[in-house]
Amino acid sequence: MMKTSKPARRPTMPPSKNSVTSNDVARLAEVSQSAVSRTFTPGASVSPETRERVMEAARKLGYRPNAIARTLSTRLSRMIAVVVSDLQNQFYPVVIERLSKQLQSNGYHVLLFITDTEDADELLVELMRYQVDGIVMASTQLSSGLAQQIAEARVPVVMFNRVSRAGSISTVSSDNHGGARAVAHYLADTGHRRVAYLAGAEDSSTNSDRERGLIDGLAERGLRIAARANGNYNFERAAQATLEMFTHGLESDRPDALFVASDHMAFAAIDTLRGALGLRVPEDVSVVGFDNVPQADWGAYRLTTVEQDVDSMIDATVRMLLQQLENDVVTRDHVTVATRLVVRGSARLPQPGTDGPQANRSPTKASRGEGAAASATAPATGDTQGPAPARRKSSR
Amino acid sequence: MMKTSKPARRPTMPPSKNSVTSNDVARLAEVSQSAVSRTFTPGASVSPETRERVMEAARKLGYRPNAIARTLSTRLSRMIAVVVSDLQNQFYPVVIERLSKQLQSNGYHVLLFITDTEDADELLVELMRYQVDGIVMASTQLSSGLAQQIAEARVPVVMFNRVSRAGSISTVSSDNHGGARAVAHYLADTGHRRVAYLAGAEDSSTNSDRERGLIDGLAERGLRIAARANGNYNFERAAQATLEMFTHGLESDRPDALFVASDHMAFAAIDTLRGALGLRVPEDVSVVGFDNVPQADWGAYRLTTVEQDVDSMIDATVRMLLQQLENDVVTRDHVTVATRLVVRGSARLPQPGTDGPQANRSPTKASRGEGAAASATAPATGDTQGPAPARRKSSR
DNA sequence: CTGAAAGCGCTAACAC
DNA sequence: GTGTTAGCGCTTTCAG
Repeated sequence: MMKTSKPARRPTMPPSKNSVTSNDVARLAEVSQSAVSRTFTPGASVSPETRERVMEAARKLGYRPNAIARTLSTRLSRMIAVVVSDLQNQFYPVVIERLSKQLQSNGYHVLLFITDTEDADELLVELMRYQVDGIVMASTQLSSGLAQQIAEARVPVVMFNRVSRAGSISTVSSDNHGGARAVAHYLADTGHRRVAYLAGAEDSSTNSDRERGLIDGLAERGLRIAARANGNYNFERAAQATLEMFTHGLESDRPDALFVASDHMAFAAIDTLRGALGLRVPEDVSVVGFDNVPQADWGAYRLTTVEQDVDSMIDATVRMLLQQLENDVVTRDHVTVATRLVVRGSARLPQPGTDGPQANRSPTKASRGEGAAASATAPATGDTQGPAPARRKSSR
Repeated sequence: MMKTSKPARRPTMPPSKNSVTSNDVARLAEVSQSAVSRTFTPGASVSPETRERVMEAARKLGYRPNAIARTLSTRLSRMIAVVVSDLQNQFYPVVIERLSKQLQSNGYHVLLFITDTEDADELLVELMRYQVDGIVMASTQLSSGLAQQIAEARVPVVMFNRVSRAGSISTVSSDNHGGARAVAHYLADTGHRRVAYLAGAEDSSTNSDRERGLIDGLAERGLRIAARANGNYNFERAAQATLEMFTHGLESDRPDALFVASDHMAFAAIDTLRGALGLRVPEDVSVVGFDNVPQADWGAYRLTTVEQDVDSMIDATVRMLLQQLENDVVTRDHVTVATRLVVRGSARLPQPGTDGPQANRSPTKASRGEGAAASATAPATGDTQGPAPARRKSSR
């Protein structure tokens, strides 16, 4: 393997990547460089003739404005940094896909950063060097120090799917507490008495809100969590944790329901329950997830889960970002998107005649599409959110 | 030092995002701007003292070199464009994750483009404006016209997981033909006689190579494809196609095996087979996929499939890119990565005593990780690839 | 090894 | 409307 060792830069400029410049166009069109700039600037005032000449010259030369140069002079890159960590969890690819498309259709570009570890700070600093116009954090928390730095740099940031402890940054998240609470009610109302919880990363706001929601919801039915283990939002760990949670102890103590902090972990839990533990789902134990990723609808799992309304979340995110960008201000808003319980087959269904939430029963129905997708909503469980799809709480 | 007598910044410049410039640092350190530039340029020659003073001044001011300005003057952005289309298919999130990390650790940044439709051309042009140093296409084909344009702009491109018709662009792909051929052999050797094929997008090289491989492999066993349908690499379409393929016709004509062009479609096929059609997998019909995405190992599917060696593919991709970037040349290489058959439970296993390929049977084994991953390779099926993990065929 | 000066390609006042 | 003229922040000759 050889290394680059020579700063061999000739007087001759290296054959430039995009050699044709606005200057070239200006000369061909016999106008000033400004005229060229203006015809390529949406709001500018150019006479139709000038524009025409410029366009033609540009076409002839195959001219494309250099976005980097423009960035240098306008300080606007039209690039948004998107930071994510866990693409294994299907929730995030879906998010990235929609977010990118939305941003693209608004004329922005996505600079993607994947980060496992907590080196997010270093990464963000690196990222700031690219003059991104905004940042969407869908991974880690920002250290408050860095959040500060970024705020000073006046770069809009929105935390996606986590609420910042500091509270000084805009956030978009689901009603995690309400969703989990609805699960608690649903499980209690369908006759479950020993509800276990398989937690996500302990330091994440999503996990603590979901756990809190479960606890509160159960309490409202006179119950409490029967068992708890941590799967750290990780597939293997979730499988392991499930195994441990269900092996020790008497059979009579065995949880009759398991609420899992993410679908991704729920699949691992179900596999373990059915495979290593030889239990039936939902006959022996009901499983409920969170997210409603595409796989939740797969025939072999038919996972009852809490849907995060990705579209609304993305819309809110983009809206918040654009609003800040357009007005050149940094605001701190918090949007909470309503969730809904999607009832499929992985949790025991309400008994006919019971006073539980109504649900269209589709036990093993394998047809997909509308039929299966039209799962029951559970608004009756007393969630706190109003009828509006998204609730906005602006501060400042 | 006082400020120089420059006509101090004109009217209201918007409060800059990263106000501290190399000039500020230079003044504080009482050196020239060049000195600052040099201390932040890896190969440059600066005396230790100068460097030290600069570093300290930089630290004091919180200086971070502006990557955009640097790009403008060096014409090197250290950004790589990555173009993908289908994040639903788990294969791509995995690719993106590894690719991004690799690129990041080599000091590059990823500009991500998601594109459904065939507007790839327009997109690419747009993308070129950002002066990306290279492009990884993991979605559509490039129109030959555009490929030409890009080549002229001297931007290295590598097509990931597709071979370009034009042949004028570097490509990295799996041995799709060999993998599919191995499947044909495996199915024939485990007693299947009516093998159906569920195709991916008709215009994709992956699909045609896989189909060809299946046909060739079956022919070598005196068989031919018994039925064929198109799922277009799409989940719903695959479910639909499976339904159609298995409903009409006599039961005796029903395929006893289904080779699916991607795991993603295979899950849909299995769901349909089991659900709507009430068939057992693999007792009534064996299913084999392609890709070996994480979900293939899930307990409810245990999909026998052809593994694409993502790591090797990514390594090759990054290597090809870097090599071109470092030497400032555009080459046209083709790397083909070997595949292997991963035997799980979705296809009937070889009968003990049969002369088929050996396979460690792990029918319902729920433990994951090494145990399950150490599935059987099928080198005995006469694949064309050598023992090396990746085969390189350089042209030009 | 160091500094001065001239750009990289584009935009943004400021006259005209 | 249009051209002129300064830069945006950094790198890179070219002298010293």
